Amino acid sequence: MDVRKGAGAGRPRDPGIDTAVLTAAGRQLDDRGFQALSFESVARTAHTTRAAIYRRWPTRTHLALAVVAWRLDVPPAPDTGCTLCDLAEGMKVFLSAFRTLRPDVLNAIHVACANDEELRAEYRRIVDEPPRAVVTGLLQRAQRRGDLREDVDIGSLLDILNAVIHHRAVVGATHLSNDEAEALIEILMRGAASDYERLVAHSRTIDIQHSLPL
Amino acid sequence: MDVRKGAGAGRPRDPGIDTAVLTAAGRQLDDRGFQALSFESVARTAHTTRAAIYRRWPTRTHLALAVVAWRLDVPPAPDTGCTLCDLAEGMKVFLSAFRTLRPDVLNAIHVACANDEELRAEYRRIVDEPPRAVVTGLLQRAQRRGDLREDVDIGSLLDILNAVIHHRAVVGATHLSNDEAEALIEILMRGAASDYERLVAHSRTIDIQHSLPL
Amino acid sequence: MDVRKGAGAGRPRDPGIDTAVLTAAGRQLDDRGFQALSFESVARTAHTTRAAIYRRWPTRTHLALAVVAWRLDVPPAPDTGCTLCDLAEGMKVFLSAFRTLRPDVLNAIHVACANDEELRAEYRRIVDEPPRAVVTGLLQRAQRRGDLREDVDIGSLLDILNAVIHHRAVVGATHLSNDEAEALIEILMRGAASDYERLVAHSRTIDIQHSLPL
Amino acid sequence: MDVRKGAGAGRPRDPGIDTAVLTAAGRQLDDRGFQALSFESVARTAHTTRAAIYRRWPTRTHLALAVVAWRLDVPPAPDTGCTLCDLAEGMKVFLSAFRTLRPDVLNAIHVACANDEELRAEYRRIVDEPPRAVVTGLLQRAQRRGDLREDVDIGSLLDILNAVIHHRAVVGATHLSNDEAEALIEILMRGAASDYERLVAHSRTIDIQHSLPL
DNA sequence: TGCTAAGCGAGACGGTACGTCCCGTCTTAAT
DNA sequence: ATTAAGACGGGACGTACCGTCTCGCTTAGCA
Repeated sequence: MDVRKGAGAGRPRDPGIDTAVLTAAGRQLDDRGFQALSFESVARTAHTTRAAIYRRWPTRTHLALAVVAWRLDVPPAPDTGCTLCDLAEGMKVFLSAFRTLRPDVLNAIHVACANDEELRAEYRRIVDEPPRAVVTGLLQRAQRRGDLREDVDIGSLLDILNAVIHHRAVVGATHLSNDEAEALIEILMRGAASDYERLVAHSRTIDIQHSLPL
Repeated sequence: MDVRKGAGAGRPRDPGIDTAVLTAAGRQLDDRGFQALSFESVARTAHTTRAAIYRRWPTRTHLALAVVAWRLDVPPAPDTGCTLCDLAEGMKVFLSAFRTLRPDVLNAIHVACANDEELRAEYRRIVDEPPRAVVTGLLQRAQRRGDLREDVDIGSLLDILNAVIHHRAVVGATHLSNDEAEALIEILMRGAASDYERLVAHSRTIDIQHSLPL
Repeated sequence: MDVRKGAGAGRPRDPGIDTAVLTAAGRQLDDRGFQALSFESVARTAHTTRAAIYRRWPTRTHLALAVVAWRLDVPPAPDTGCTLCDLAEGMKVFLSAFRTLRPDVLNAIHVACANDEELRAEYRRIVDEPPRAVVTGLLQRAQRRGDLREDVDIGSLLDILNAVIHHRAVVGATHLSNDEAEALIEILMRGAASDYERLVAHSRTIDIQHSLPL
Repeated sequence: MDVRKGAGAGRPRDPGIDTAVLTAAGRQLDDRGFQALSFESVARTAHTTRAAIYRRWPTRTHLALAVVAWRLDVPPAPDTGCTLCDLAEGMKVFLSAFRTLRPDVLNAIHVACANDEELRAEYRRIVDEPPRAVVTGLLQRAQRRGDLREDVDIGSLLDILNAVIHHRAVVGATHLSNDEAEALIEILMRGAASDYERLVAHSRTIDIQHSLPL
């Protein structure tokens, strides 16, 4: 994102400006959304100048993505030995990652990426991939354990999970609640599990021991 | 959308302006997306003035929604007697409705509705509800026929369908293909059908007779 | 001013509108000056429509002049037998006429008349002539009495009086005070009287009897 | 007028814009008067933008005053040794200064200053003071020479001169002619000179030598 | 130590669009 | 024919940002 060339000669960039700008931009995204994010006002509240920001990020979309990248921090995949529990826990990864940002902001950034393939890839790398990777590993493990049918396409399942979370956030203007996440998992697992009832039973025993709240 | 008060008195609005503006705005949405939609340029290309547009739609979001409402035309629900075929056909309703618009445009409009409850409701009324109503009827019929399990929550199923279509359009920058739609239906029906295999078998016999292409 | 054609046929004009408009326009001239006088706001505060005003006065300059004509009411010339007293009293005619209006308003109206000979004549007829006529008679009488030199051009004197009043009002943003008016009369009469000292002496005797406050 | 703050930092203003704008504004004042002076059209004909003009002059009144200041150039006071000749020559200063501008424009500017004390002071500084200073010196010299009576208030005389010039320009929609100026001087000097006839006689001898045309 | 290349703040530049206000004209239905 | 109501095309307002530029000053690393 940060467009730094052959550093070495010349005065080095003031790193304080980087953080000041990202902080100010983040605040502004939180307060008034992406459409209200302007170089002008960010420069003003970060006590710097537009030029200093342009030197680092060429468009406000790049800047906003930098803010997202700066904030998101996806924890590693859980492994409780219980497929349903793992899934529920994995969903938390998605949800908590998204909950650090206003739902509409992510969406707006994405829209802004619409006409720039490179930017869209950046978005996927930063926003989509990390939580997806976590759940992918989790489902593959489940399939190896025999909890998922052999012919289930994990990619499709992930698409659905991802989609529902995004859509709910955006259309409902609120993130998916834990109950809704559970309902979603049930629907999908009924179709994808080799023996759904067994999974539920197993999940109960684990629940008692670990009491994993979604 | 169109903010008409105590009609009757005063010079009536020129309906030619309505269509000229909607046409121009539509063109601009198609060509350069929502973010490039400006009252200024719409007025210019529709050969009218900003004021005449403001009189009808107070913000460009309202205008864009009016364009969407003007374009979308959802056909009635099919009833072939075959649940899978009906579903596939119903998906077409969703898909064709969305395919008349750039995927990112819908999303951008939605983002713009984020901070306005009334506008968001309008969006739902125009964009979400019509195709949703079609598929709702369709799934209820299937449930009455005994093709869907009694305990399946139709609302949840619809949420998923809706979400996947929207998300794919937006994140993938492309609308859901027919194959993907079929894969999605399979996953969901495996979990929701009382006897999925029977549905598939029945679908085959119908397919031969009616050759319903998705 | 009022542009009434061949009245007789059709619905008659509502005279209430005339007064309502003149009142509203007058208020607006008093409060915010000529430049802020708009058909729009006058129509609004007079609870009528622009068209009804246009029917009566074609431009806001005509309207403003109508307000002035409606207000100004010049009293007849005094005749005390004392030239200086008469003059002082005559000045009151000028001053009181102007004091019913904001100084800048008259000036602004005049500017607005600059490019319209007919309108300028109207202005002269309404604003300049009445007080001028009063003082003209007064000076002619003085000249007949032998108080003014035979070779004094009364027109020039009037020009000067008129000018000083106008200019002071406009440049000083305040109307001429009575003391200043007296000083002005002194300067002019010193040059124009056949025997200034005698006039002053005469004025003193009259003053005692009539105590004419300026 | 020109609102330049802590000069030194930042990109310096393009002085070409200053002159282009003043030229364009001057042209517009000459052609269509003050009321037709708009930032929009000035920007257009000066091939620049409204913002660049706003940066220099906050209102069109300031702009118009800047045009006046840019144009007026008052020559120093004459000293011929003949009071009447000096006065006549001094009047030329007033007159030529005002003749570079449409009479109604000055007036309109003044009206626009009506509600702004600071602006009105600016107007006085630019328009009134310079010629006034010239004639003040001239009359003081005459008084020292004994040509003017000791008890004559020079300020009052100046007020009158100033007023008549302004008023005639504005009300008559034309500047004072030379003959009228002479008549005015005569009236005032008759009242103010210690010996008017002597001044006239002296003036004749000078006239022959220098032939000062008014 | 002094050169040079960049960073930096300040702020002007030509632009585009905003949302508002008023203009003077018109169309309609009601009086 | 006038009225209230209100739409019409048009023009200008003053503001906000855009992305670029020109300055003079600061801050390094390299010679």
